[in-house]
Amino acid sequence: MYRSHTNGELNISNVGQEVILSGWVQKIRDKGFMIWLDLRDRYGITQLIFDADRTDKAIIEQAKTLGREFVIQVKGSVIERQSKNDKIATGEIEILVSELTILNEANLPPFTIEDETDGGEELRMKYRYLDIRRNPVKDSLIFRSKVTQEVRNFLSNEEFIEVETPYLIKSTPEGARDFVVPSRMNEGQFYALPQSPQTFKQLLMVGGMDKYFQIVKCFRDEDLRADRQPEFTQIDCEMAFVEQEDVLNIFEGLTRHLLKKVNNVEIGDFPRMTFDHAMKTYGNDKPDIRFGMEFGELNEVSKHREFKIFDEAELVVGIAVPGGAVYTRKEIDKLIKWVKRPQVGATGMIYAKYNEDGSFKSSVDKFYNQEDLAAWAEKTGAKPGDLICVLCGDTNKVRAQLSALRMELAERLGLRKPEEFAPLWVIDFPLLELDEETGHYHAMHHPFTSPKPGQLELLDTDPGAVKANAYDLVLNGNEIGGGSIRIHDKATQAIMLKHLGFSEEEAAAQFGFLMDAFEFGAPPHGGLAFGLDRLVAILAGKETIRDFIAFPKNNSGRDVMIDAPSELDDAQLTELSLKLNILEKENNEQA
RNA sequence: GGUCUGGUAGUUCAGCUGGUUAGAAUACCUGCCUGUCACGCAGGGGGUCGCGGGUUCGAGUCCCGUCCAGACCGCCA
Repeated sequence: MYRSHTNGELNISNVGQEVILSGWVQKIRDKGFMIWLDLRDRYGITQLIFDADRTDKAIIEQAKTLGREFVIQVKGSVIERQSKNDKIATGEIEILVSELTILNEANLPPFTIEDETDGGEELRMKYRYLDIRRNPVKDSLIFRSKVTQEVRNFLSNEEFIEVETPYLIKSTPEGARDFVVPSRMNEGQFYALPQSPQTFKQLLMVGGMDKYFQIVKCFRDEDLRADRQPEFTQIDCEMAFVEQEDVLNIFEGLTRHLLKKVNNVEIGDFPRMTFDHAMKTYGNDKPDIRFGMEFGELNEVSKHREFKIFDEAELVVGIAVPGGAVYTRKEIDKLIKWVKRPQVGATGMIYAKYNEDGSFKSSVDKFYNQEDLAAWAEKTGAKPGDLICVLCGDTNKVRAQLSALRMELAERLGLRKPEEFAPLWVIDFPLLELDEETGHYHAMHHPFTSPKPGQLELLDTDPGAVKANAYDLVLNGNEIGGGSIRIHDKATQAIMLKHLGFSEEEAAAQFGFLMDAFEFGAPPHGGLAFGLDRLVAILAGKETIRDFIAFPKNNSGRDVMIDAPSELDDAQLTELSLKLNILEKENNEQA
C-alpha cells in the first residue's frame, strides 16, 4: 500500500493515528535540531517532521539526502502541531515520521513548482508535466473536468445521445484550411481532420438520432492566438424537429445550468440582439454588454458644419468614456496614438470633453458650438464628466475601430469584471459575406445554414441582404457558441452551393453524400456548437485558454515538449508514396 | 504574409549617451540555527550576453541579417 490517506485530508481529529502518505517533496526546512518537510500531492500539503529527539538518527540522515520533487513514501503518526498554520487545511497537524522510502529521485526542476512560478511560458510548456503539478494549472484542469461533467449531466438529462464521429474524413475547400493525413493504402490520397463534425451530425439527424451531442476535438490549420489552438474542443449538438426558438431555449438552459453549477451564478432570460443592432450599437457581432459605452451615430449632428473630414465620411460615430473629461492632453494624445496603430487603423480621433460644469471643450471647437456638442452628448449618452471619442470613415471599418477602442477603454477602466457574466444571443446573421479580395460571397456561418423563410429569392438580386436562421451565443464579449437551423432539402442546398460558386459537379463531388441523404427523409433540424476551451476559460474568469488545455501548442503551432511537428524519415515517406518538394518551392519563390 | 515587443546566471530580470573583472533577486551547494511554514544568518559555486556578420582602439549596448518566443492584424465557412 502506497498511502492510507491523501495529503489534503488529515486534521486534528486524526491525531494519534498511524498513517502512510506518499507524494512529492515540496519544500524542506532544515532547522538543524528539526527538519520540516512539506509533502505535496493533488489534494494538498501535509507537513512531515523529523526531530532529533523523537526520530531515528538514520532516518534523519536519510531525510537530509532528499531534494525538491523527490517522490517519497512515509509512515508515521499524526501529532498536533506546537505552532499551527491556519493557511492550509492540514495546518493543525504534522506527521512524526518513523519510516521513509524514496520511491524516486528527481532532478532539480527548472522552475519552482509554486502558485507564483518563476518559470516563463516556454519553459513551462517544455516541462508541462511539472507545470501541471502547480495549483493554478491543476485547478484549471479540474475546473474543466467539472464543466464537461455538468455538460454531460444536463444534456443526458435532456435525452441527448453522445455519438462519436470520425476524425479521418474528406477535405473540403470551404472554410478554414484542413489538416491532412496521407493514406498509405490509397496511394496519393489524403484524409482531412474535421474542422467540425458538421455534416456527420446532420446525417445523424437523418438517421433519426433526434438529439445528439459530442464533446469532440476539431482541427483547423490556421494561425494561432492566445485564445485559438489548431486543435480545440467543441461541445457539438444537433436536434431534429426544432425551430430556432427550441434550440435557443435548450442551450440557454445549458449555459444557465453551467453558470449555476460551476459559478453559482443565477442568470435570467438572455437578451437577444439582431446582428444589425449589434453592429450598429457595438460595432461588433459579439458585444460585451457588461458595460455601456454604446455607439452614438453622429451623422445628423456633425455634417454640413464646414468640417470636411466629417462631411466626407460615410459614418461619424462616437462613444462616451465615463469620467474621461479629466484626461490630460497628453493622455488623450496617447489614446489617439493608440487608435492610429496599424492593428486598429483609425486615421485620427476627434474628442469632446463634457465638463462637470456642463460646458464642452472639443478638438473641433472651430466648427462646432456648444449646442452642437450637446447634441453629440445626447447621441452618445455622455454625462457631465465624460469624454466623447469620435471616429469617422467607412462604416464597416470605423465600427471595427471604435469597437476596439471601446473594449480597450473598458479594460483600462476596469469595466470588464471577470466575475460578472453577461450572456446574450446575437441572431439574424447575414447568410453570406462578401470577400473583398475576390469579390465573391461566401457563407458567413457554413454552406448548410438555411436562409430565413421567403428570402431564397433575394439570393439572385441582393445576396448580401439575405438573413440566415443563424445565431451566436456571446458571453462577456466572446463568441462561445454558434449554430443555425440547417437546410434539409436537396433543392435548397443545391441553390446555396450554386451561389457559393460550386458547379453542379463540384457540389456533387463534395457534398453529394449529404444531398443524397436529404432525399431519404431528412427531418428539419438545427443545432449549435460551443467552443469548450474558451467557455471554460471565461467561466473561470481568465483570458488565455492555454491553462485549460493539458498540453497546448505554442504560437507557431508547435508542441515544444514532444517537439512536434517533426520530419518523417525516407522509409515512412516511401511507404506513404510521398516525396517532399520543399526545395522546389523555395526555388519557385525566388523566381 | 505583416506590425510590435522580447532573447543576459538553473530561473525571473537590471545593465543609461559604446569604456576596468557583466549585476540583483531567487534557486542550488556548505556551515550554523530548539517550532519552521516566502524560516533566518554566514559563506560559496554558477555566464558562448540567442546565432552570424559589420562599424569601432573598444560592442551585452550601435547597424545588417538570421533563429526563437510572445501579443496583435490578415486568416479562423
